[in-house]
Amino acid sequence: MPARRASSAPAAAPPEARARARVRVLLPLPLEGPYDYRRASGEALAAGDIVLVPLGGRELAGCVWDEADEGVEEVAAARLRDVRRRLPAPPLPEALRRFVNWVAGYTLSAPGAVLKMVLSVPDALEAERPITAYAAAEDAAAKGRAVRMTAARSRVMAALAAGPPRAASELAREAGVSPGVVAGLARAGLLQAVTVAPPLPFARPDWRRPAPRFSPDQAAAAADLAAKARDGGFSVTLLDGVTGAGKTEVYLDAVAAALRAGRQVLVLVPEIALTAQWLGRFEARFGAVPVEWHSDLTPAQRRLAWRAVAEGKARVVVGARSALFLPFPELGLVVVDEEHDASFKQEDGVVYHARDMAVVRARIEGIPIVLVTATPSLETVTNVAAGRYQCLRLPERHGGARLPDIHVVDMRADPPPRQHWLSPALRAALGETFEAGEQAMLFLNRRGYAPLTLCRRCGHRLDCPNCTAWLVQHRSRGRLLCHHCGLTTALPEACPRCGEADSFAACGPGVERLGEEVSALFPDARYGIMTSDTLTGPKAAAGFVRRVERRELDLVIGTQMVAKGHHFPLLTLVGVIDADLGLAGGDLRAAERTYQLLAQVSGRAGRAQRPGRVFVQTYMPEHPVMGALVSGDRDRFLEAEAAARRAQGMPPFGRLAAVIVSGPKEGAVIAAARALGRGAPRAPGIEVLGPAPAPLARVGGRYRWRLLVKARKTLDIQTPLRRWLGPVTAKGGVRIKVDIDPYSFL
DNA sequence: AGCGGCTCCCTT
DNA sequence: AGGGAGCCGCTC
Repeated sequence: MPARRASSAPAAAPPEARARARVRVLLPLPLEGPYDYRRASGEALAAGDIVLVPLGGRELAGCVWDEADEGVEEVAAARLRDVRRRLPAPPLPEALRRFVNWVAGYTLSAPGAVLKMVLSVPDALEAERPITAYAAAEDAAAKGRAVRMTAARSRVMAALAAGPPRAASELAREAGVSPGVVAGLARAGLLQAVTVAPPLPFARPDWRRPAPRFSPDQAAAAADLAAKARDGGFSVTLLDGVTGAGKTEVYLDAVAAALRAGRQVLVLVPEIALTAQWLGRFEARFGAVPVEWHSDLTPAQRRLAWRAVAEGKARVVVGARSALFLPFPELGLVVVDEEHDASFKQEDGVVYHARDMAVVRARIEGIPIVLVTATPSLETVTNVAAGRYQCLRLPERHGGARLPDIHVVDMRADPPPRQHWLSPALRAALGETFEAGEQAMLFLNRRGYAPLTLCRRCGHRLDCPNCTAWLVQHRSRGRLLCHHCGLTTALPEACPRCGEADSFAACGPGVERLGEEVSALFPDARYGIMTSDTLTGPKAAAGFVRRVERRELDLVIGTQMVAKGHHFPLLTLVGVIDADLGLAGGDLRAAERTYQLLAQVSGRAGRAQRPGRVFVQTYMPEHPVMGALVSGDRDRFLEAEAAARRAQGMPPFGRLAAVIVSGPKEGAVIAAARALGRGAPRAPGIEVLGPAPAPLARVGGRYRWRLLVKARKTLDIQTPLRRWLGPVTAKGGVRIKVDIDPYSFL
């Protein structure tokens, strides 16, 4: 961090007077720390209070922060400005303030940047605007005789007589009249405007409702988790159950116990796993839906949800990673579903891993947390082995369903024809499945039609002008897309290099092209494509899932979107088109992630009565990932992974931090990266690799270089990083980003 | 994050 | 000299 500016001489007032007049306010900005303000006379302010303060020429909301430790220099009293007023929002609890400080310290970000994630809905900090509702005027009966009472007007008055005051629009809807009728009645004096608090649209989940019938394993796990939720206190428990074991129902029992104890509950899920199916299961258990928190909320929904959490009216929140920063006053349980999922890692802004930070929040709050998955991360498995986390196992599928049979298809021995991607074995299996009236799923982690387009004449590859990446053909949109910067262009008429017209060849398959191949082979099969391109938002995804459930589709073709959480009873065949896709590139977690993804996709097959089959197409059938999939021996695979990582001192047996230098001018980026390299910490147990150009050497017009810091597990990596990077001021548009515990190495 | 002040470079 | 567009640094 840059050295603190020397401040002027300490104020002459006695310390206790100063302490009373001065409040520290953390602002939702990437500043070094809280700013000091003068407390308006007469206003009592306590840590956690949300206040409106002036900053430069504007006003913004911040949070009264806790007193600093001794020895922090204070800004001169003469420079202080007055707190404008306390905002009518519940104060941020102490545990949340400590959490903000902790996350900032761990991720090397400014505390204000973390606070910004907490105060993500500035609108919610002001008092709720009361809404105007209408009641019947006291003298309505008398006035009614003086005006013309039409049938429509009578219906409105009748509707009003039957209930409390309501908003004009609601009243009109109920009475089946146009809003103009209500307005007319108000003008005529038959209605009386009253202001009421807007109704809260969140019902309370009812924990008294009975739990479903559990298998003995489920019952034991549910009892253990429920006891933890009831008794409180910090604990971390891995709920490790095979796909289809009924893990959700088990942890919902812990949710019930927390609700019964009068506490709030947070369930974190990967963004794309927040499905209508999950909400349906929750509603079936508790008779009400939980409060949702994700990127798709409207500003009004967001405001309502934030406020309901802060006031303790939202009892259960299910949300994506950013829900971790909601201001629960009575949090009693955290669940992280699909804990292994890489999408819990936030990559821009404050870089954090929501699963890890959720454990930290639980520790600070002193409450239990449950990590749920069929394919635990090596980090979590290692914590279980070390006794830091407890573990509950559900080794069998629920309701007598069997795990699917997994066949590895050696693509060297049994290849498809040129320009085709379905092996004869998988083709045959698809035919049998359709014949039997069952459903199938093909998994290919590639959006679009073809990942590469090249000129047949000169070999020129169409690439992104802003990024080190090929442009991907999307035929559904008739465009070329860059998956890194979002650029879209039309396919050019002629090759930009040699000028040859119509010379482009699509290389390799994407999900769209796979659909084309299936159509040619099985013209009667009805298929749908499930990717982030085709299903924008939860509503579209829910509609698609419903079509599968209603047997309007025989085949689902999709990217990793299909891997998560869906339960399709008639789905009996899963085909993995290119199992090797994620293994290239030498990423630290390539094998682990590929195993998790393939095991999850495989888990979609045969979840009900009919047994499932999985065909995994690979050019590396001898790879340990394929071996583990076929044998089902996940734990041996993880042990081998652990041994390799331990030998290299890699996570979770060592610490990593990535430093990414980027900017629009290549020379400035290289110079900055080299300067960082020269100043890199040199100490026992710590090693700095690089600088080197990033594998994705340019994104969105910015050049990128990387350094990687590797430290012993026992070492605090933040302190040397702060000492190293703190004094560095990048200029010329160069930015330096620190990524603690990196998951992406691009 | 937003805002003002600064430089730089193009215009006249 | 005048003046607009990007860049830097400050805000208690």
